[in-house]
Amino acid sequence: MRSLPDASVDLVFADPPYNLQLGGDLNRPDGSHVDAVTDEWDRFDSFKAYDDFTRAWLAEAKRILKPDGALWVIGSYHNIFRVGAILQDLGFWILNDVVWRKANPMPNFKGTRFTNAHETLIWASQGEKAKYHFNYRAMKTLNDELQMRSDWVLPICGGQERLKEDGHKVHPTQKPEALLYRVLLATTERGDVVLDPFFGTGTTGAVAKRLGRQWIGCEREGLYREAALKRIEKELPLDESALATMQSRKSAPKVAFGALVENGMIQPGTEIFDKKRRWVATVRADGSLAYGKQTGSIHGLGKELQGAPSCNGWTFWHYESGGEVKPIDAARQLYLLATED
Amino acid sequence: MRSLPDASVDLVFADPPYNLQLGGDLNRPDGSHVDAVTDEWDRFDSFKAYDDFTRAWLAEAKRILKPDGALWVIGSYHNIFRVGAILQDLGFWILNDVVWRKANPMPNFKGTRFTNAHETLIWASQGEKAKYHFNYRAMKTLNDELQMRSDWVLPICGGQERLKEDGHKVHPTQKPEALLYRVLLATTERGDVVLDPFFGTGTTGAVAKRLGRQWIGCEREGLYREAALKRIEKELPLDESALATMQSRKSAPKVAFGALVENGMIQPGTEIFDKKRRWVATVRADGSLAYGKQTGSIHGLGKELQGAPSCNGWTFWHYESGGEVKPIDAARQLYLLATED
DNA sequence: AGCTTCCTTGAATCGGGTC
DNA sequence: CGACCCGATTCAAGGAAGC
Repeated sequence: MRSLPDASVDLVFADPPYNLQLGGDLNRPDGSHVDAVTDEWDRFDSFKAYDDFTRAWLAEAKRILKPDGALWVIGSYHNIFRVGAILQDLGFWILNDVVWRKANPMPNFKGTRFTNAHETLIWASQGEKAKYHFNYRAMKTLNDELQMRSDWVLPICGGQERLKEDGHKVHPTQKPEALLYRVLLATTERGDVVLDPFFGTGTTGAVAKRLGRQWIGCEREGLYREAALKRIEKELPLDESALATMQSRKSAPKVAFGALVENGMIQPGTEIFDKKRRWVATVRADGSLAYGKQTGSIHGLGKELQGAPSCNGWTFWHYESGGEVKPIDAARQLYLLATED
Repeated sequence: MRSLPDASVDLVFADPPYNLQLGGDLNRPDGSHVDAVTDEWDRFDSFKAYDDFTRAWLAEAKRILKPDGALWVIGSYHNIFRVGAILQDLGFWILNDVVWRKANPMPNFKGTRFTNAHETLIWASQGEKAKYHFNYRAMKTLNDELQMRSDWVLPICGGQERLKEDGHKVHPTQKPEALLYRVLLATTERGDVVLDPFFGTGTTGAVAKRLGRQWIGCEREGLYREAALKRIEKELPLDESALATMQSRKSAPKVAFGALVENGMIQPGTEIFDKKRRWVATVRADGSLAYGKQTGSIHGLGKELQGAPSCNGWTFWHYESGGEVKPIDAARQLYLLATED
């Protein structure tokens, strides 16, 4: 970070070590062993050592950020209060704290506390009077025409998305792409420079590339760096029309199509079409659709194209998945199953 | 607080001033005025002043709490990071941070940030090795037989519950009773003493009285004190049977497996086995088990055979009764029913 | 092929009493 | 303070295996 010039970066996203301070081993009720975060990089001798470390990287972040840049940090109760207090002391101005509510957290196996089911993000500007960027419309569209709230329900990173090597996870704390997707879509513009000082396996870089943002990553561990570069190499940027986000008010769909897009079930840029393929529309990053110069929600655009008094976009639009044509409602059903509380 | 003796209180619940630092007036899009927290008690000149104030009351709380007592604090992003860091510095040990997810938050009228839809609570014990109380079973029951998570969805305080005087709310930040209900049910026992150093209009006292807990409140403002006393006066304690909660096994009387054998519920010579019948062991007259040349207690032998770090013999071993296969724990339950006072 | 069942796993500060 | 023993304790998702 020290090598970067002053005021050169639009956004810093940081996922620093949490300083977990774990004790002995932990076993599940069935006797199996829990694979804990015991890496050297998460060990600090004291709160003071952790505070010094935190103050140092936050001060650098503040120097590198443009005057209208912003900072995101993610953490758990082990570290987030210290991080939050220090960034306030350094002059950052907190805009929101955001809670990532995990759809599928690890249970508390011993029944000793509440299930630790969330992590906390802090979003802060350079100072009380500083400007910052917030794509209000894109967030509202993504959230089914309701204001995006400060609590986000997202699954943890697993399945195909989780990087593995010989069947073992490459990084113990890989973050879900959907989280970064929302952060970058909410608080950066196309072409912005995003810095991640704890790059790990490069989730920030991968999502930045996909969304047409530039990225810089700092990572000490060579293994993580290699995995990150390989991963980002494979990532394809979305094209122009998919990246255009909604600018004007549209009718309110009943279910958030945007959630499917954010979640990756429907990729931005996907072409969806009516059953007879009379119209083929492109899905955009915020869940809106584009058909030539016409744009709108899945319902609104379907209605306009048909000249009908109304349209249920969920059954009108179809997509191809595994050589099969399905209504997008099928994706919603899958999503509902996956995220039901 | 200074007048209270050392180690005299079981739980502290604190809802301190949030140090909101609101700038000018806030108006809704329709021009109406938002009734914000601008009271004198919420004004602090600097972070330092707020930190000093926080350190002072937290240190008193630590002194007054019993060694196995616990602390709850609620706050927003304006103050919670400072409070959390300071309580860690004072030696409190964070057990969970809990997110109160508001079902009906105030929208962000200007569309400049995410809707501020949650507040954060911290639950902490007296120290890393300190004991604390957690009614795991009661929480699990309350949550439909799933572990209670660290994110709680509760409506804000309104309607009949909101205290009003001449149509104006008596206190600007009255907390919902459901929140205190869950806090007290989770971390106190009947008869425990609960202290609220920022009593306000007495939500803590009202719920404590209802749940059969004793309460102490500190409140500077006479108006709030009056409203609180009047409110708590009207509150009726729940009766004995309504207060009963699901108890954990820990608090049930212990039964030795030998007692079941002695009692004749499990005959010596009975063959018991794991669910998949990989191992079949014989019950001996003293309540120990034999498997070939290996012998041991229900727990010890189960542990050895599986090569597991530990084993609950009550659920691991099964027996046949009336053509049905049951865990031996079923016999213990019968025994407990038969020997109850 | 499609459905069911089983197994694995995830940023976790994860016992208590007696000798 | 350590050793030892008793015995309490898990949810959702994904992938593999079986039917």
